[in-house]
Amino acid sequence: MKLPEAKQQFISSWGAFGTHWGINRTMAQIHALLLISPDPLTQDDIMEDLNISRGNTNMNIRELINWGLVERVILPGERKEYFTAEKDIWKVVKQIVKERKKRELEPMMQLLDKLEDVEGDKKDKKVKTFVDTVSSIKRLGLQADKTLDVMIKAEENWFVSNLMKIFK
Amino acid sequence: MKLPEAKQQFISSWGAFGTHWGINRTMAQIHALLLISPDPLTQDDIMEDLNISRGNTNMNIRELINWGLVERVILPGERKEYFTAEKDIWKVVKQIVKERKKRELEPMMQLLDKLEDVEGDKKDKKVKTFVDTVSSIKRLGLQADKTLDVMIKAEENWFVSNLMKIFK
DNA sequence: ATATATTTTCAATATTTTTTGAAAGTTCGA
DNA sequence: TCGAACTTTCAAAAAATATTGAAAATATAT
Repeated sequence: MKLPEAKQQFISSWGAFGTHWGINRTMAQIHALLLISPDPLTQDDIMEDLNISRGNTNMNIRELINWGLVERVILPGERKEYFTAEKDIWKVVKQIVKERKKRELEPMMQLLDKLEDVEGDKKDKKVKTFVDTVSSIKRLGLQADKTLDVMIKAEENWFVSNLMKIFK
Repeated sequence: MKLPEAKQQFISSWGAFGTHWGINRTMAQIHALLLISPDPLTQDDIMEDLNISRGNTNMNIRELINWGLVERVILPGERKEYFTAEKDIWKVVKQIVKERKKRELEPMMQLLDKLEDVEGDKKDKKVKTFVDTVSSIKRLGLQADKTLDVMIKAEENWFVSNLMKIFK
């Protein structure tokens, strides 16, 4: 397989992959394109390469910047803005985990805290099942939260080699 | 907070949560409802409780069954089918991990294998960046694959206590 | 200060995804 | 074998989400 076709496939399946994770297709495709681009690209480069409109490109680049996955780069003597993606995949994964933890896990935990205190007779089967379910989700969520915190701070080598000790 | 309100909130935010994970709102809501129901429910119970149509209920229950999260139950002497969800959250998590690994991680790995073999001069910066990116995603993916396999087989206690050893 | 290049916004449009509900299909007891 | 109870299917409608493109805003060189 030649580079242009491989590139095409990579971008397209990274896009499809993203949609399974609540990330929109275009955002994931732009990310993919930047991941495999040795040099920073402009909005126009991206628009042209992916065949998408200026507005769409702009919005999704900004969203990637919010997620901490893409950076603006100013090249000296150039008028246009350039964009580049973090290439260290371990850092990318940690950044995504960090953001999703903040955006999804933490609010869910707060809700579960409230729901665990539901009023009512614990002898009532419905109340009991509700509280038991909520509590056990919370317990696992707390464990996940702690584990992810360690992961976010870890170096890849440290993390992987420690996992290996347990899981070899 | 009283049970009906708590139940409402749990179902609705479990639904919203699901949409961030590529699961549709209704499917997640049905799952939530079954998680907190002490006894199995019929399609009609679910339709009525969540205010959704028969077809929608049916399709999403079947999808939950495909995912291995919900089971059909036949109560002796009853004509209708009943449905129940696995209540052990650790098992639920393992089941979801197992399915997503099969549906998403494994196909992605196969693709990366092919893409890594791209033809072309490794001195070419574009080829090099492409191959490096693909290889490093593959490397991390393989590690994730192995780790998830261990997790899928593990008992919760074993898994958590081993994590604690590393992450205390 | 002005003209020009570039970025951002957002209402309108297009696309994708989800939901509905009625019809077709199936199961099962009598 | 029939008919009522129940389940499944799927085309059409609705809802949600993503995309466009032109106008407005902003930045920069001269």
